[in-house]
Amino acid sequence: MLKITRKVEYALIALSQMQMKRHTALTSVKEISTQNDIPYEILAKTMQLLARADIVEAVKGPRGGYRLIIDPSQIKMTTFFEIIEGPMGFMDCSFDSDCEQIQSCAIRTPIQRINDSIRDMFNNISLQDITRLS
Amino acid sequence: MLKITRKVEYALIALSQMQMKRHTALTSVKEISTQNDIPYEILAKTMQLLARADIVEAVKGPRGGYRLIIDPSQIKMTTFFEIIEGPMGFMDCSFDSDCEQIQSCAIRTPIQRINDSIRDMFNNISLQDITRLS
DNA sequence: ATTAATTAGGACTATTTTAGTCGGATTTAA
DNA sequence: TTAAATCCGACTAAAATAGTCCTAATTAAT
Repeated sequence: MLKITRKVEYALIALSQMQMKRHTALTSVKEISTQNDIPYEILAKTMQLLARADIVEAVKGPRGGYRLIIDPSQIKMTTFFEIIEGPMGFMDCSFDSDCEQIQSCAIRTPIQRINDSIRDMFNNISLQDITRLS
Repeated sequence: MLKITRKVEYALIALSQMQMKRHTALTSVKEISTQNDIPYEILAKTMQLLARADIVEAVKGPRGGYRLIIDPSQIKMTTFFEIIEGPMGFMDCSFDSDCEQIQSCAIRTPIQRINDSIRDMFNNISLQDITRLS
């Protein structure tokens, strides 16, 4: 529980690495995957998610790759997680939405408190806070 | 990702419910499981974990059950999670401990930052904060 | 034009984690 | 003695995550 996934890890590796370059420079999936020993296909798909979300820009063809096109300080970690993992699991109610016991359910508020705590925290942490060098 | 597990949920349901009673009163697994439609066996095991950790006290035999024996404001949520889930997954490094790339690993610090953020937060939230009524 | 390097993306399998079940043992109030 | 409760290990099922495979589209370099 409360564990970040590999896809998030891989994305953070990639972005950290891209942040170290000139912001116009391109970084290919191959480059990142070999240097960090990350499965090429998974990283490729993860980068595609970031491209669709306009976090990075893709340049196709030989010598192509990705470059950052946003300021990482402007992206909240909640947003980042959602780009990679889809709608945040921790905000879902664990019971089905047609749950019959909504009245007597003793857990709803406690779970909401936990979820709210996590979400509030990551709403106040930017991608920059996580990937910056120092 | 970042989702709390059923076992944690069930434990919170149980504890919330116990907190509503006189603190000497006993609550059985059957009572909690039927009232909240929780699988009996799973809840039973979860309560056993809480008993081993001296969060609750078990009274065996007919009319037995569990009662809270600690002040929920004295238990940090990190501790609570560890009682139920074992050592916190989010503090583990995702790479094997014999990872050869520890020098070049670009992600170690970012992951630590996320883990530290989560841990710090839950070190500062008590069980009472989560299960209290108001 | 052709080739090779790159991104794009769907379908699939494997692995790990989580959830749940089963069978029995121990304790103890009635 | 019985029945209701906790205790506990071994097992199965389901879901989530991780990883693989294959093919298409784009484009710089030759």
